[in-house]
Amino acid sequence: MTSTKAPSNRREQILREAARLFAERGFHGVGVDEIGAAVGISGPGLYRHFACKDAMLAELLVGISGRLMAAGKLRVAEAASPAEAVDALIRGHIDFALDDRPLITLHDRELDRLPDSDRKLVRQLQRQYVEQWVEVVRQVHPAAPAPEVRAAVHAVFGLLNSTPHLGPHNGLPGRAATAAVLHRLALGAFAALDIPADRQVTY
Amino acid sequence: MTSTKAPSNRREQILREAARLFAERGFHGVGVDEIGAAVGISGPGLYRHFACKDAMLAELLVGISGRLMAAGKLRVAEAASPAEAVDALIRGHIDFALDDRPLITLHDRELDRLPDSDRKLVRQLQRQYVEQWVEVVRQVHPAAPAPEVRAAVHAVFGLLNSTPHLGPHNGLPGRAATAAVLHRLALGAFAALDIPADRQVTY
DNA sequence: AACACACGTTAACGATCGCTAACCGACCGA
DNA sequence: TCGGTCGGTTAGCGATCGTTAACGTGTGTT
Repeated sequence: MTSTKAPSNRREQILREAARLFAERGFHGVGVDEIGAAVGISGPGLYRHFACKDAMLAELLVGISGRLMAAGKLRVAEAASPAEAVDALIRGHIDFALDDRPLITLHDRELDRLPDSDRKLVRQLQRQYVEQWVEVVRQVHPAAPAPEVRAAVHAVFGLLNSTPHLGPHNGLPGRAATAAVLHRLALGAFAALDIPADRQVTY
Repeated sequence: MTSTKAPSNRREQILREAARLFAERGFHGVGVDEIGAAVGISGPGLYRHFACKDAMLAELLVGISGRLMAAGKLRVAEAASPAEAVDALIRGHIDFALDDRPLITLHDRELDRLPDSDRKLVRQLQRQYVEQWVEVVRQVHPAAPAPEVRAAVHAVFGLLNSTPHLGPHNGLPGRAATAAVLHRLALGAFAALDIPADRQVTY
C-alpha cells in the first residue's frame, strides 16, 4: 500500500463543498471563509486539514484525474472487444460527469491554477486517459487518421462534459435517460470517423 | 440605428487582451494592472475606457452572445432546407470557436460573474440561439423527442467548443481540417438522434 | 491527575485588489 | 492664444484576500 492519509470525514466534506464552490464561482472567486462556512467551521479552521488553499484544488484535480484514469484502465481491461471497451469508457465517463459534476467542471477549467508539480502530474494522468480512448477508438475505426481520432476523443469529452450546462431540470425523464442520450450521441460522433473526409456535405 | 459608441481602436484592443487573459486565468484571476500592461498602458488608465472591470466582461459576453445569435439567425434564413440550415449553423459555430477561442471559453464559464441585468440579457440571447438550433434539428430528425434534441444541441455545443482543449498544435493539417473534422463529428452526433432509444448497444 | 493532541476559535498581519483623486501633456477648434 | 477635452500618469484609499499566531476545549492516554 502507498501511504495514504487517514480519510477523516471532515477532509472529504471540505473537499466536496470546495469543489462545488470552485465550480460555481471559480477558484479565485471563493474565499476560505466561504469554504469554512459551507462545512460549519470558520475560515482559518480549514488549515488544520490543508496546508493552503491551493492544496485543496490540487487534491481535487489529482484525485479526479487519477480516478478517471484508473477506472478507464480497469474498464478497458475487462472489455471483451475494442467496441465494448469504447462503450465502457463512454459509460464510465458519463457516470463521472453525472455524479461528480463540479469535479468535471473543475477538471478542465482550473488546471492552470495549480503549482507546477501538481499540474504536471494532472496533465500526465489526463494524457494517459486520453491515450486509452485513442487506442481503442482507433481499433474500432481503423480507417481514420490518428490525429483525427485524437481530436474526436477530445471533442467527445466536450460532448459528455456538457452535462453541467443541461442542469438537473432538463426535460429528460431521468438520469438513465440523460445517460442513454449522451451515450448514443458519443457513439454517433465516433461513427462519423468512418465517413471519409471528402464526402462531408449532407444536403 | 441604435446609439452605439465609437469603436475607438483602444477599446477593442483592451477587450481582446482582456478576453485572452480572462480565458487563461479566470475573471478573478486577472488584475486590472495586468490588463493595462497587456495593451501598453498602466492599470487605472483603463478607466478612461470602461466604467469598471465588470463592464469589460459584460461587453465581451453580451457581444459574443449577440453576434452568435445574429449570425445564426442570418444563416438559418439564408438556408434552402433544414439540413442546410443545420450545416450552416455548425459551420458558423465552428468559425466562432476557431476564431474567437477566448470568447467561446468565457462564454460558458464566467457568466455568473455578471451583474444581474447583463446576465439576464446574455441568457436570453443564448436561449434564442439554442432555440434556432433546436428548431432546425427537429425538422431534420423529426422522430426524436424534443428534450432529446435540446440535450443533443447542448452536447454538440460542448463538442464544438472543445477546440480550445485541442490547442493550435494538434496533429491536424490546418484550420480547415480541424473544422472539417468537427463538422463531421457534429453531424454524426445529430445522426444518432435517428437511432431509437431501445437499440443503443453496439457490440 | 496530568498531559498531549486533535480541532476549533478570534485577532491581526501583509499583500493585493478594484477604484478614485489629482495632476499633466498633446491636440484642436474658436 | 487660449481653453477644453481626451487619454494617460502616480499616489493612495478602503476592502478583501490567504495565512499565521495565540489561545481554548474536549478526549483519550499514561
